[in-house]
Amino acid sequence: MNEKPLPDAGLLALAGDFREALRHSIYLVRRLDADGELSAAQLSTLKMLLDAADQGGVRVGEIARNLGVKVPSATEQIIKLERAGLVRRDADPADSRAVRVKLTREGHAAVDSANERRNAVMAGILGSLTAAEREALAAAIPVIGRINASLQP
Amino acid sequence: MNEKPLPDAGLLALAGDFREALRHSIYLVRRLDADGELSAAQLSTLKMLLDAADQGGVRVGEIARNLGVKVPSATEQIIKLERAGLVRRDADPADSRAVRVKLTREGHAAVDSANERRNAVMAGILGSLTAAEREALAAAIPVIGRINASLQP
DNA sequence: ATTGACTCTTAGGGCGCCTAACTGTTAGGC
DNA sequence: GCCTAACAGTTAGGCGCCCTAAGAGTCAAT
Repeated sequence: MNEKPLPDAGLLALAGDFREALRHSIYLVRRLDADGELSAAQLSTLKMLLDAADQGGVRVGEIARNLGVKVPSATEQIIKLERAGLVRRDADPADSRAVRVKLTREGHAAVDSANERRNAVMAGILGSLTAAEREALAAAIPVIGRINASLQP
Repeated sequence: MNEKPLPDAGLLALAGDFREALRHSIYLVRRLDADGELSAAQLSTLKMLLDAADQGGVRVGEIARNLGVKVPSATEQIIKLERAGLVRRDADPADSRAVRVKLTREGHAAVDSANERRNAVMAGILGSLTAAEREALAAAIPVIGRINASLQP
């Protein structure tokens, strides 16, 4: 009759429910990304660069780690974004192996507008929730954030 | 000073936070799917068939609608699963255009074991949450479910 | 019997991810 | 001052999942 050594039944059930919710959320995310403006991967990359915009550029390895992908995948996205004029790649003055990736003015504008549009769509969907439901969702978001943050390695 | 006509600032902020949480959750899902046993798409398909297991097979169009993909994409997954011996495709006795897809015994076992394994991993992650956090998460899951259900069209 | 709607499959293409192999740079040991 | 190991990023090749367009076969209503 132990309750801690193994994940107990309640925790497993919660895990299953949460997985199921995430699984279905894929379709929601796909719908949001279907506006054609920018792919999900590209928007994620730009968003990451925006968050680090005051640091004189982000290195490719850093971007990859942050996005949870391997370095070649990050390179691929960055090259596409560069061709689209949304980011710039500069040599790192202190280490010529490294590359510093920055948003261009156009990239900045693109991520802002894409985010606004997607947020508006999402807000429309959330608008049909009751106040109590919105509160429950708001309360859970930081928890999901903690879960996500806990598996950075 | 209106509060309802347009999505108000709070709703937009919630939308942005929720989108951000979902965006990061992609990496979590990827981690869970990295056990190599079954891809996310295949497990989703099997899970859907499991949920409808007592209905004498599910039609391809139904599967596609349920998974939020187009019919040819569903066909592709089903063919792969059939080759792996996890599902069977039978002609529909009432309509020879249609196909009835069913889990095989092996498919049933595969979805069970894949789900158990992923749930255990997820439970391990959730185990580091406090009781209050788990409650907040549990309270939000049905809300997320409602959101997902609301865009079935 | 024909036509139009339907169910599914085939064909072909795009995107994002991966591993392996390569180029170039840095830094440590001697 | 070299040489080597470690490192940063790119290139090459391949895979999985998705899409649209076009085809084959079937059903149903005229």
